[in-house]
Amino acid sequence: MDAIDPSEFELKTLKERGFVRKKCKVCGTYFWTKDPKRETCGEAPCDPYTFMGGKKFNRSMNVRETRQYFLKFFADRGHTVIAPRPVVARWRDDLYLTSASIVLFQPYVTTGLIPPPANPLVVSQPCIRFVDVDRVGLTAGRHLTIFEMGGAHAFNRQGDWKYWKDETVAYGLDFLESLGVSEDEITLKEDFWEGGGNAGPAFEVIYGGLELETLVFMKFVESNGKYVEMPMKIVDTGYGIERFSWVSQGTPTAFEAIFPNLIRVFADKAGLTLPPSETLTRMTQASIYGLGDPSVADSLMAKAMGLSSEEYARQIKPYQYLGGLLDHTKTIAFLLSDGVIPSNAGEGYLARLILRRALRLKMLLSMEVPLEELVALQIKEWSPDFPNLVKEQDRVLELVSMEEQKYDDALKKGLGVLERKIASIGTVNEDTLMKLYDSYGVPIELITKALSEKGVQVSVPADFYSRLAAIHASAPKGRLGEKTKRTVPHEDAFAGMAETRPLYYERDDPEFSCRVERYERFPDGEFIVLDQTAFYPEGGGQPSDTGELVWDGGKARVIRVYKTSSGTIVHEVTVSGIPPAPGASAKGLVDWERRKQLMRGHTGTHLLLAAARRVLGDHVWQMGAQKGEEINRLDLLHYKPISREQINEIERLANGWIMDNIVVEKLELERDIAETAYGYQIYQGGVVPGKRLRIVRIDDVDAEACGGTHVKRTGDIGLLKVRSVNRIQESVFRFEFSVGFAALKYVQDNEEALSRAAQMVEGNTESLFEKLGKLTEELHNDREQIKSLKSSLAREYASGAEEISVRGFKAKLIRLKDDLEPRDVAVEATSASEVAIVLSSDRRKVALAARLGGPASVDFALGPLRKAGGRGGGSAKLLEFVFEKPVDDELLRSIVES
RNA sequence: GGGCUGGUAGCUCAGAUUGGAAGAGCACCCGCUUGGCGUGCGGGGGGUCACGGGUUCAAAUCCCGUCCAGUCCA
Repeated sequence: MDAIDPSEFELKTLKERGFVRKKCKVCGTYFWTKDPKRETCGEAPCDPYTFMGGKKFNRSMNVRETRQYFLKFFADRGHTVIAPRPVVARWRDDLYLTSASIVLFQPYVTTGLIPPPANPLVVSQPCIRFVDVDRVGLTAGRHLTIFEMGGAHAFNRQGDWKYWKDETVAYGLDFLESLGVSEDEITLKEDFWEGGGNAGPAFEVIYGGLELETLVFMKFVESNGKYVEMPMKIVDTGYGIERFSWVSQGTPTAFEAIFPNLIRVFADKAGLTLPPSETLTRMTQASIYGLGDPSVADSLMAKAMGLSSEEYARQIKPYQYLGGLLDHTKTIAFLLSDGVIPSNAGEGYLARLILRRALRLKMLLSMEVPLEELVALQIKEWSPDFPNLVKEQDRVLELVSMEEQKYDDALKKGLGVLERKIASIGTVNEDTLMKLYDSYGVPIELITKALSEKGVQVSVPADFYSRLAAIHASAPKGRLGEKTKRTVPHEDAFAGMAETRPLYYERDDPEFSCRVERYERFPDGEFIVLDQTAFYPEGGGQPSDTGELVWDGGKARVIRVYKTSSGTIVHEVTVSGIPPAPGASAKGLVDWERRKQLMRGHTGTHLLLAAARRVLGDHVWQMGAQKGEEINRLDLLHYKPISREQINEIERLANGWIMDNIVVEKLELERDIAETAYGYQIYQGGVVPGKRLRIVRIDDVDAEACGGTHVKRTGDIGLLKVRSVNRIQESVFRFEFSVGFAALKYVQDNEEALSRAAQMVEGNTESLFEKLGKLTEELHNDREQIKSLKSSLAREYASGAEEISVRGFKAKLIRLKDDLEPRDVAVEATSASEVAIVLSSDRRKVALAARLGGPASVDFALGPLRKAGGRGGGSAKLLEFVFEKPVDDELLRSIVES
C-alpha cells in the first residue's frame, strides 16, 4: 500500500481533545499526542515500559473481570454482547484459526451480503496466532499464542449508519479514562491494517509503552490484488484483554496477571522458585530487546539487566520457559477441544508444532510431569468461561498423551541414530545434523546436549536453519495445476449469460422440456446452454449427470455438465444431426439409473459421516468426498486407527437408518439461523457461499449445507457397504463404500471370490482358512526339502565328477544334466573339493567356486573366460559367466587347467 | 499441499557409496557350568531383505512404481 492519506487520521475528536500530529524520531511513525514536546511514539522499544511497578489503573482486574468490564463498557454504550465462536474457524475455507474478532464476520457480513447478528456489537473472542510464537516468554507476556480480543464493531452502510472514526476514537480514549488513565499519557500511532481480504487505516492506542487497543477503520476490500473502497464501512476494534488485565494488576509480567494461580502450580511442578518481583520487573523492562532479532535478544537482555550470561541463563531463562509453557498449554487445550487433530501434514501440523514446543519447554524446565497433567490444569482454569473445554476433556487429554509418547519415540529413535554414529565414526558431520533434525525431528538443543555429554566437539553451523530452508526451497515444486479448481471449459464464452433454472432440486424426473439458449462448437468439444435443465452440474464431490437432448432435426449425448460462477449451466455434448438453433425447443432425458446411484451415494455419504461421528466421536470431520456410480469415497479426520469392530458398527448404524426409511428434507435457511440450529458442523462438506443455505436434513441424524441431489427417503439407498478403510495420511482415513445395486454387486463378487478361492484349494468356504494355513506350511516344508535335495544332488554330482587339479588345488569339473543353477551346485560342491567348476546342461553358463575359508581362489579364470567371449564376473571365491553359444568343453578345460 | 528419511530374524539395528555365498546384539531352544536361580561357555532354530516391475551373468544393494511408517516445511 502506498502512503496513507494523512487526512484519514485528522479527526474532530482528536483536535477537540487537544491532540496534535507528530512524527516519531526513532521509528518514523506518525502519531497523535496531547504533549506538543513529545518526540517519540510512546510504544516500546521507542519508549521504555512505564506501566509497571504498581497499579496504574484505578482498579485491579483478572482476565475474567477485564472481559466483563470491557463488555459492559460497550454494552452501556449501545453495543449488543454476542457469544464468542470457536478458535477453529470452521465457517471459513480461507482461514484455519480465529485470529481476530473480525474473522467472525468475514466475508459475508463485511461484504454486506448478510446482516450482522447485531449492530453495533461487542464480543470477547479467544484468538490464536502463531506468528510471534518465538517471542512468547521472551517478551514477558506481551506476545502470546492465545489471547482474547475485545472487539467492538459497527457495520455502517448508507441508510444504516451507526458510527465511524470520531466515536470509535472517543470510545477508545474514554475506555482508558474510565480506568483512571489521563489522556496526556496516551499516544495514537497511525497505521494501516490489512487482513482477511480487507484493509483500512488504523490507530494503535499506546499507554505506558504498550499497545492496548487497535482501532481499525475498515473501508477497503481486495479485488484482483488491489484495494478498492467498499460500500460498507466497518469499525473493527481490538482491545487486548490480557494486556489491560496486566496493567490493571501491576504484576511484573503478564503471566502473573493471566495465570495468577497456575503460575505457582507450574513453578512448583518444575521445582522452580520464582525470581523476586524486582528482578522480573527489570526483565520486563529489558524485554524490549526481545522485540528485535530473537537470536541476539538474550545477550542484549542480559546486558541490559546487568547480568552475566550465566546468571541470566540460570535466573531468567527458566522463568521465560515457564511463561511459554503456560501460554502453550492453554493454546493446546483450546485448539484440541475445538476439534483439531495433531498431524504431520495439513492443518494438524500447527497443533503438533505447539505441542512439541510445549514438550521442549517442559524438558528445558526438567519437569517430570506428563504434559497431559498441565493441560488438565488449564482446562480446569478456563472451563468456567469456556465450557466446551471440559466437555471435550477426555479426548484432549488422550491426544496430548499420545503426542507426548510419539515425540518421545521420535527423539529416542533420533538420538539412537546419533549415538550409533558417534560409536562407529567418533563424530558426526553436518549432513547428519541436518538429517537428525529434518528426518528424525530432534531439536538442535537436544543434539548439542547429547553431543557434549558424549564429549564430541561438533558445532552446529550458524546458518543451520537458513541452510535447511534452502534445502526445502530448492526442492522441485509439485505439479502445479493439480490443486487448481476444475474450471468450466471456455467459461469466458458463456460469461454474461443468464442463470440457468435448475430443475434437479424441485423435481425427480428424468424428462424435461427446455429451450436452447446457445450452441457453441470449439475444437475440443461442443457445448449447449439451456433456459432450464434437469442435468446436475458437477459439484460438491458429485459428478455431473449424463443423458440425451433431442430437438427437431438432431440430438446430442450429454457427456458432462458444468456450472459457471454466475450460475449458467453448460452441457458438454456430442451432437448428431443438425446442431440446434438458438430458441429451438428441446427435450432432455437424464440417465436415471446413474443419477439414482449418485443420489444414493450422496445421501449415503451423509449417513456414513453421521454414523462415524456417533461411533468415533464429534471431532470426526469430513476432509473430502467423491461420489461415483460404483464407489463412493469419504475421507474422515480421526486420531487413531479405526478397528474392524468400529467399521462394522458404523456400517450397522448407517444401514439401520436406511431401514428406518427416514425422510430426507431439503430446507432453505438463512445462514445464521442454520448455524444456530445445527452448528458449524453443517460445513462438513465445505463452506458454501451465499446468504441462504440449502440444508439437507435427515431427521436428527444429520444436517449439512449441501448443493447435491439426494434421495427422498433413506430407504431408497437400499444397502450401504463399506469396501475398505485406508489411512491416506496421518489422522485421515479414507472410507470407500458402495450403495444400492453396486453394494449388492460388491457383496456378490466377494462371495464369488471366496468360493472360487475355496475351490482352488479344494475345500469349502468354511475350511478355506484352515486349508490355506496348511498349504502355507506345506509350501514352506517343500521349499526346505527342495533345498536339501538340491544340495544332496549337488554333492552327488560332485562325487561323480572328474577330479582335476586347478592351480594345485583339488577341483571337480561338473557337467550338469539337470536344470540346476550352476552357481548353487558349485557352492555346494566346495564342501567336497576345494574348487568346483560347473557347466550348465545347456553348456552356456559356467560357475566356479572356491571353498570359503580356504586358500583356493578362482579369480585367475576371470581374464581367460572373458577372453573366450563370456560375460560375467564375481569375486575371488565365486565366478559366474554366460556365453552366447554353448561353450566348448576343451576350451573350458584349457582355461581352468592353464 | 510439498520435501526428506526409513521398511533386513520375535525386538534394536548393521550391510546399501563401490552389485558378487544374508549378519550382530538382545530374546528363544538344546547342552555344559551350578545345590538351585542367575551367570559363564558351546551349539542350534528362526529370513518372501515391505510388495511389484526393470537393468545385470549376478540385486537386500542400482532404476521405476505401489504400499506402509516417521519427520520437516507451508
